[in-house]
Order: sequence, then C-alpha cells, then structure tokens
Amino acid sequence: MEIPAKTVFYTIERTIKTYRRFSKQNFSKVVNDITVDQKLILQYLNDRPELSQNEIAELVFKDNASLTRMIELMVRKRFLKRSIRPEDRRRFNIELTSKGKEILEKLTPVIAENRKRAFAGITEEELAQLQLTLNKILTNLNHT
Amino acid sequence: MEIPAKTVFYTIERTIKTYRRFSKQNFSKVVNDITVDQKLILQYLNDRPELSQNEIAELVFKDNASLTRMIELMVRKRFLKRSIRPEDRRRFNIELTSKGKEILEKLTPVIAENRKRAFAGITEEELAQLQLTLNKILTNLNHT
DNA sequence: TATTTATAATTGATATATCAAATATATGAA
DNA sequence: TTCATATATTTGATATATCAATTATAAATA
Repeated sequence: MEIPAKTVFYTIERTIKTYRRFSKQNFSKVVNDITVDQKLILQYLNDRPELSQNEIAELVFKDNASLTRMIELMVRKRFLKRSIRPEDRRRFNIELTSKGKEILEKLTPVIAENRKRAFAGITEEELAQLQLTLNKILTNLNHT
Repeated sequence: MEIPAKTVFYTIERTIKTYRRFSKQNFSKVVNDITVDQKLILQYLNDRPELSQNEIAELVFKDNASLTRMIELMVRKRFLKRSIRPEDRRRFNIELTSKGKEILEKLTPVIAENRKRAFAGITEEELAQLQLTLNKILTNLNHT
C-alpha cells in the first residue's frame, strides 16, 4: 500500500519517539525526574570521567550549548558535581555524586528490560540488518 | 576520539537527526526559514484543508501545545492564514497563503532529491524490511 | 615576549517538547 | 432548559535544540 521511501523517515521518527516515551515511563517507576539523555550522560561519565562537555555532546549527538545547560541542570539536581581542571582551566572535571551513581544503578536493569521488550520476537540478524541499513543511510547523508 | 558501542536506538536517533540536518541545509538553498516539520504541516494542510490542529498534531506526532505555537509562527510568517470555523467555533480553518503554496512547490522536488540521496544504493526490499522491523518494535512498545 | 589563533564553555535569542492547568465552545443527559 | 462532561485550543513553566556571538584560557608563532 504505502511506498516505503516516502514513509521510512516517518516510521523512524515515530519509533524513536515512542521508545523515548516508553523509557521515560519506565524510568519514572524507579527514579524521579530523569530523562533518557540524562541517563546516557551519567553512563558516559561513569565509564569515562575524563570526558569534556564537548566530547559528551558529540557522544550523545547534541549541541555544546545544550550540554552546558543539561550539565548545569544535572548539577542543580545533585546528580553530578563539577570542578575546574587545573591542567586546563577551560575544562571541567565532572563526577557522579553518590546520588548519581545510585540512579545509574537503579536504571541499568530498566534499560535492559526496555530493550528486551522493544526487541521481543526480533532476531539478532534482523537487528543487525536494521543497523546495516541505517548505517548505509548515514553514510549516504554524510558523504554527499 | 573513539566511537562508543552503539545501540540500535542510538543509530536510529543518529539517523533521524542527520537526516533532519541534511534536509534543513537543502531546504535553505531554496527557501528561507522553514523547518522540516513546518514543511510537513504545509503538505498536510494543502492535501486536507479540513484538518484541525489536533489532527495535524497527531499526524506529525507532536503535542497539541507545540502545534498551537508552530501554527502561530507559520501564520506570523505568512505561510498560513487562519479563521474561526463557524460550524464549530472551537476550531479553525487553516489555509495556505500563496506564499505557503509557493514554498511547498519549491520544496517538493528538494524532498524527492533528499530521499533519493538518502536511499542511494538501497533497494525497495531493504527499505520495506527496515519498515517491517521498525513496525515490530512499535507494536512491541505499544502493546505492553 | 607579544600577538595571533585555537579550544572549551557559556550566553542570548528564538523555536520546539512536554505536562498540567485554563478557557471557550459543543454535546449529552437529567 | 440546565448541568455535567467532552472537545479544541491556548497558556504557563521548564527543558532542550540551534545558531551566532562572547569569554576565558591555552597553544602556536613571529
């Protein structure tokens, strides 16, 4: 009925938005007042505390200005604490607080469960194929 | 900088954002100051002028409140004009202005070209498969 | 060293996202 | 008709997205 080329991006958009909503709801059962992106930032900083704000921005595919404001908010919420890095006073050291770590621990299994539900009945091969096609699109868009 | 382990949702997110950026750039070569979503709204209203704001919101997968503000802006930019509908004074008739129609005409081939580039080297079957997988995910998320 | 250039982060302006509450109008039931 | 409920839209508050401009510091170079 529909022509895929005309609706693929619509479906992609719909999927990502639906997943965000779904995640948010499940998050809220365990932890108050955290978004999917904030959780992702906590994760990155926990794994690699040396990251700069700009590096994180790139990792989570956001603008530096957005990151500034998100980090600021996360500091205000006491998920993170921030101090100037003496070796380079333009940058900050950003650390998870104990509250931040606690949140991360609570959310990790929720994420796993979210993915499990999202991908129920879908084989690894099918997901790999999905990634492959999306990466082709990405390559097309970046190399023209 | 090293590339982090990517999840499917990360790739989906990255794809949609990259496509939005790509579209925006190509739009700006032809028309000033219009976003992908605004173009989509013009398209829907051109095809189905009887749509209410809430119906459009659902079609473009946005909140009613966002739609109010977007329509407002598009009226301010003279893409649209709006008048109260006498049969139901809660609703509006929203029409494209000649400027709105002109923009739509200019952008239609750009969209086609954008898709062509995005999907270069990808078969219809592959795209259909992509849709299929995404729809499975959507069904999973909506039925749990 | 002094000056230029680059980098990290912030700020300002404007648009959009989201949720809750409010407003206006329509519809249905008592 | 009158009251309760539903619907369409708006508004307010707060967060995020985007672009351009600014600030502070570091690095490069004349």
